[in-house]
Amino acid sequence: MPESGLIIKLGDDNEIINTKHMESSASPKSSKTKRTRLTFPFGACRVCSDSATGIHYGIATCEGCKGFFKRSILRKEKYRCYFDNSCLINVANRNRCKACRFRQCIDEGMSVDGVKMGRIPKLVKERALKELKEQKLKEAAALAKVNEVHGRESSCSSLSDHTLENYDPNTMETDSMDSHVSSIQRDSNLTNTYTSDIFEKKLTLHSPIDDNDIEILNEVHSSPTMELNSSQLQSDNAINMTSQSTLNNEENTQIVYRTKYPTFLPDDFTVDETEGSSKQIIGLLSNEELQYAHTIANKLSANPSNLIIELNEDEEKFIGYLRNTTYDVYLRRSKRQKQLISRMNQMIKYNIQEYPGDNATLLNKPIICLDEPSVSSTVKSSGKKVGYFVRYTICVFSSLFNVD
Amino acid sequence: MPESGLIIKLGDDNEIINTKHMESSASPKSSKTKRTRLTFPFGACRVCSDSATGIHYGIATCEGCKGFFKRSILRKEKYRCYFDNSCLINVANRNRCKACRFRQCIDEGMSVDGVKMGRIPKLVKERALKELKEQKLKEAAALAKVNEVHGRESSCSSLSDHTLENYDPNTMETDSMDSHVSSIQRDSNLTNTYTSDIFEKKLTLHSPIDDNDIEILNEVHSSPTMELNSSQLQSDNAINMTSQSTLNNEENTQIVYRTKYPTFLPDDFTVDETEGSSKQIIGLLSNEELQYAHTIANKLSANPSNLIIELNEDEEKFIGYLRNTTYDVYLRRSKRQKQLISRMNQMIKYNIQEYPGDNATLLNKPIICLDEPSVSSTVKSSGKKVGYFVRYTICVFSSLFNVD
DNA sequence: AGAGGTCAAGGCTAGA
DNA sequence: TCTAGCCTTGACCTCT
Repeated sequence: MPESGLIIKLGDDNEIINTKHMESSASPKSSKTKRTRLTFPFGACRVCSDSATGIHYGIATCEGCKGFFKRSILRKEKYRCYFDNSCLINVANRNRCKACRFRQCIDEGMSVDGVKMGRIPKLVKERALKELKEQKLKEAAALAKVNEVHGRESSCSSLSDHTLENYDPNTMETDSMDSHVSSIQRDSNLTNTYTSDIFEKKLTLHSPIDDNDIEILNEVHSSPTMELNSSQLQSDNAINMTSQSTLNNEENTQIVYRTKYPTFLPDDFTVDETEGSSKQIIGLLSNEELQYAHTIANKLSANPSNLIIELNEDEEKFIGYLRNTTYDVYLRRSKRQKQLISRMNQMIKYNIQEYPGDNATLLNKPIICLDEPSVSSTVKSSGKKVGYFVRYTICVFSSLFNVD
Repeated sequence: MPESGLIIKLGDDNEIINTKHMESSASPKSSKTKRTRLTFPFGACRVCSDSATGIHYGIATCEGCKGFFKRSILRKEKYRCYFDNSCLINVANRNRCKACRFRQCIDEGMSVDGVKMGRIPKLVKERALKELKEQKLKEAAALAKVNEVHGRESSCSSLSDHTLENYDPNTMETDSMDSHVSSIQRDSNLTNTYTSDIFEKKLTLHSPIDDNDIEILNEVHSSPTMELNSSQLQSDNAINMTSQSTLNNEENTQIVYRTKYPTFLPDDFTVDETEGSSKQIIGLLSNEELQYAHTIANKLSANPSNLIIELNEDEEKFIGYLRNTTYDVYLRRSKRQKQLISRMNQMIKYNIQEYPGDNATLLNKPIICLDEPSVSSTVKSSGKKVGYFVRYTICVFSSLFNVD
């Protein structure tokens, strides 16, 4: 709480320096120095006598009263004074009685309709500034001598703040979105940051896959503890699960795939369909498929700057298979992305920041995938569409790395 | 603006419809009677479609966009789009995405050259500019020798620009990546640091620019099938492409560049750093480079299910080059994606669907790119992290298809 | 006429 | 929650 006594003096640059009287030095948090705007010296707030920062809603007020008035108007607040409607309003106690503060605002002539009172002509302003400066200097000097500062200690009996406030329940809660938002505003970037070592490994090695990795892969892949996301398991319809009967056996790669790959996820489902590019994932690979994946991946990583890769027939087949099975996933992803982007825009619009899913980690599997060519954007020339870009995304491989 | 209660309701498509209280519904924004200057009817603001008040920085804009542009330049603002760099900018939402608003400013041709740099007399200014230009050329030449493989130094001391400006930015480049990626294109929604130095360096030294390019540059929309944009000229860093052939016509290109791309944009200036996958774009390819791209693309598309592609040495080099220059872009994209995903989740959570940018079309350029391996997600087992997925994205090619 | 400047209104967000 | 300090916007202003 800022103490009432204020000495305003002008600095070199016509800068207004706001010096608090030492009385309040006791408070440790005085670090927060209220900085008076270095603009035109508007003098004291007509409402609370704090230093005014400008003409607000018609009169010179401080930021606090400006904000208070705005909020009051916006929310159509109705305050009630618990005394006799004559509380003194000053810097120190202005928050004790909203009713009187607001009344003071009105009394002093604050008005939302008040529009701007126009500008202060520069000349006038400069002259005023000059005069003011001199005057302030004098005053300051005088004050310094007297060294007497009184901050109109209010008689507004000291009471605990909140109990006194009038709360008008019929306002507010009109906007569910807003309430949501407010409940949310908090740290949103707790997402796992990638550890540098991973990056390093990746960088230095181009992630060649070694035995360790394979082991990890296999473990995750076949380990019973390996959990599938429940969402993954839930297929919402049982489309052609003809091979369901054979599901018990892990041998059948097709089945494994199907199990993991809910071709059946609803189109608009999602918790984690949102893992950006991981949307490309087409499913867990069987051991055999994994072998192909590894082989190809090794070939790729052996000489990353080289696209020439020799694949045998099986491998080619494998790629083809991936290509096919990926297609619908890809399509869904495209569609999904658009939806997500739409949502993002809304979120931005309403300033929703929290990301509930940040803490939720997905269970991804090592995969390889191929995307079909896709139209990525429209091309314009002189404002007219002239074409589309079609993009081919060729190949993606994911391998698993241990966490320290 | 929303002074009255905001009502959000869901439409058919779960679309959020923002309805203002009925009183104001009739007049979209009539509440504040903005007085259009009663001078020449300038029509609509080229940026936001508000009513223009004059020609500002080269084009007809409203006061808001004029001010916004000025502030952006003066403060060397870095903006980031939280969507896909294609936000529609209009009176109502122009403050929603600064990145896109600024991009729009640039796209429409607002020029920083028009921004007065403080109160430097014109003559002095011009002289300074000239000197600066020469100095940069020298520096660039010097750097070119030093920088064989990576021009990853952020140093690009862009001195000059700053000296001309009123206040000195102690900013400099704290982030080498940013400066490095300096590339470009606003049109392709790449992120971009508009670094004149880097740009020029690249332009004069590394980018194989031939007569064709210049022609295209001069007439931005000359080619129906593929249009180049001056912005695309910016490329990342030096790489020895075979035709490092000197540009005797460098004067020309620079002038072209200057016209389109205000030299005085601060070094670390960013229009937007976003755009999911298009961040993969690494810049406009020269004709020669484009040739490589085409060749490779053709090979790829000839038999999409086949990874075997024969590349000659140059093409391999080309791929390597892309790989290098893409890496930092990739990194940034990753980060960005994360943010976007966060937002997506929020939007999903609140079932927010609307996507303001849906109608916006992007202008992408033909590109090829390679991603470094990246950590794509965390893998958990029984609730504990057990590893990360590392993904290799091998190749992407965008080709341009005519519309109808 | 257009550049730059001014500053009230409103927004954002720590702190209390 | 609410407060209030600080920032951004843009209509208006002054200057060249």
